[in-house]
Amino acid sequence: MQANLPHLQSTFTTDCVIFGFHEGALKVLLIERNEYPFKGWWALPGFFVDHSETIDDAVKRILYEHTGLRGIFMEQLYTFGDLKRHPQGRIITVAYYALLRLDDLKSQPEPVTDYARQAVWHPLDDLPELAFDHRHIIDKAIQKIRRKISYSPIAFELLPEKFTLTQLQQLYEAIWGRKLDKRNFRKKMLNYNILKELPEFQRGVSYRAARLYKLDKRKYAKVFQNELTFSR
Amino acid sequence: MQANLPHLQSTFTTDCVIFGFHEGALKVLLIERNEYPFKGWWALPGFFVDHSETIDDAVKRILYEHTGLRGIFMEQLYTFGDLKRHPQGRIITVAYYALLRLDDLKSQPEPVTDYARQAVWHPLDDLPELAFDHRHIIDKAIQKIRRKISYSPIAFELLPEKFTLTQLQQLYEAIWGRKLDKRNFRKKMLNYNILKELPEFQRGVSYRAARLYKLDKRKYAKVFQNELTFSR
DNA sequence: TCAAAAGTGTTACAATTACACCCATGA
DNA sequence: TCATGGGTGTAATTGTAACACTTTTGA
Repeated sequence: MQANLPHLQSTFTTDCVIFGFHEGALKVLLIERNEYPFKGWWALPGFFVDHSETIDDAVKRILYEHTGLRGIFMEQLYTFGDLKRHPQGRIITVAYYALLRLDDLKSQPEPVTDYARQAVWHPLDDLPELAFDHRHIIDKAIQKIRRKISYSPIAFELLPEKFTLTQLQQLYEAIWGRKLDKRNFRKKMLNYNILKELPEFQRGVSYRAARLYKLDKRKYAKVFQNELTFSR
Repeated sequence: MQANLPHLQSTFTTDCVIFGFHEGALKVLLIERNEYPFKGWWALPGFFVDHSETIDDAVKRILYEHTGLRGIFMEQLYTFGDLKRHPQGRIITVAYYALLRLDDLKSQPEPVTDYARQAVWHPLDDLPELAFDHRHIIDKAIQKIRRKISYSPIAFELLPEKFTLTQLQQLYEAIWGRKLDKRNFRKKMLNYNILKELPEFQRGVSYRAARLYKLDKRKYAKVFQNELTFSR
């Protein structure tokens, strides 16, 4: 079973749940492992943390290797240290989650690592069986963003710079897993005064084009301090 | 400087912010270190995590060693891995926080470890200078419970089994750092219907004795599911 | 002209805030 | 009898929830 083991540079790793949002659905970026253990299985992008880098830096590196992007929003999630989570012994993993604007990607992500055969976006509601305790990590990440989206404007990290109110609403609906009332949603969201109405509209749709908005960074900063509450 | 180093059983440790509540003020349990590095400094209780125990178990062990108690509420907080946080090289620490009923303690905690000379409760608003990045860890723990106390009934972990509404209110005030309106607080808290009014009153006070309440465990469980919101 | 989604207001109800006095107790 | 904290209600405001139709556009 265990040919070609990753050399144990350290006894802890980091794994990252990379969320994307496309066509009304939340996606997670998974890799197909090219190394034992769990060779051929789907897993979260992750790797051993080097002695000379911080955990944050390791995650940034992993994000770059899989998406080609820097400056992605990321945050630590939880540290998993069950004795049996890794077949090669007790390896602790510091899990992160990241939020990615899918439209920033020029193309399908091509991992530049040799431990991943391919990297593919999977819809959250249809995930394959995953290596290690990665399914559990993803569940924890969803819980986290479900809560966080109601008091902090992380939603905008998943949307293109210019977006419609419907896109924003669909994102909340996808994260919370239930429908919201259109009128109430718009009323409340616009009341926060953190959106800037643009003199632009959607293009290329075969129905009435929706107005585009973008985040007003100045007001956004204030809201981040005072914390906005968007629940129910 | 570095005589008598702790042997590096592993490259990661756990540290625990133990909160207590007494006479209207939040306290943190600190130890005076008896080992290098930072010998003689105040620090959070913590130690290296053994290869054969989970992180949770390590924290439980540390809690027991310092308080003599088991079954204390605890939860993972954050994992700190800065390259320079530990003078002996990059040692990652998985920080936890714990909430303790101070009245459960028979006496002053006496650490049964040899790396701590003494363990003393310090009021949160008057902490000494701390070893490592422990001040930073405590700040993060406070942020965490500030948020968490508004959607989950963790407050009761800090109070005796039977408590007065004023004690409960003072706890919220201590954690949030601001005064609350007595009538509004009581109205809201009693409306949740998670408290059981006891036919008992305070004793030994030189003013009108306040009624005692305790948590109604059955309703508590429901509230934990639906998540209560107590903000502002 | 049709299909599809955009956009828009009102009313009922619930929650939150602000606010001040009398009561019971032990010293 | 005094000092101390316990205990209580109402009104104004704000926020939330439920609900349906007209408009615009491209095909």
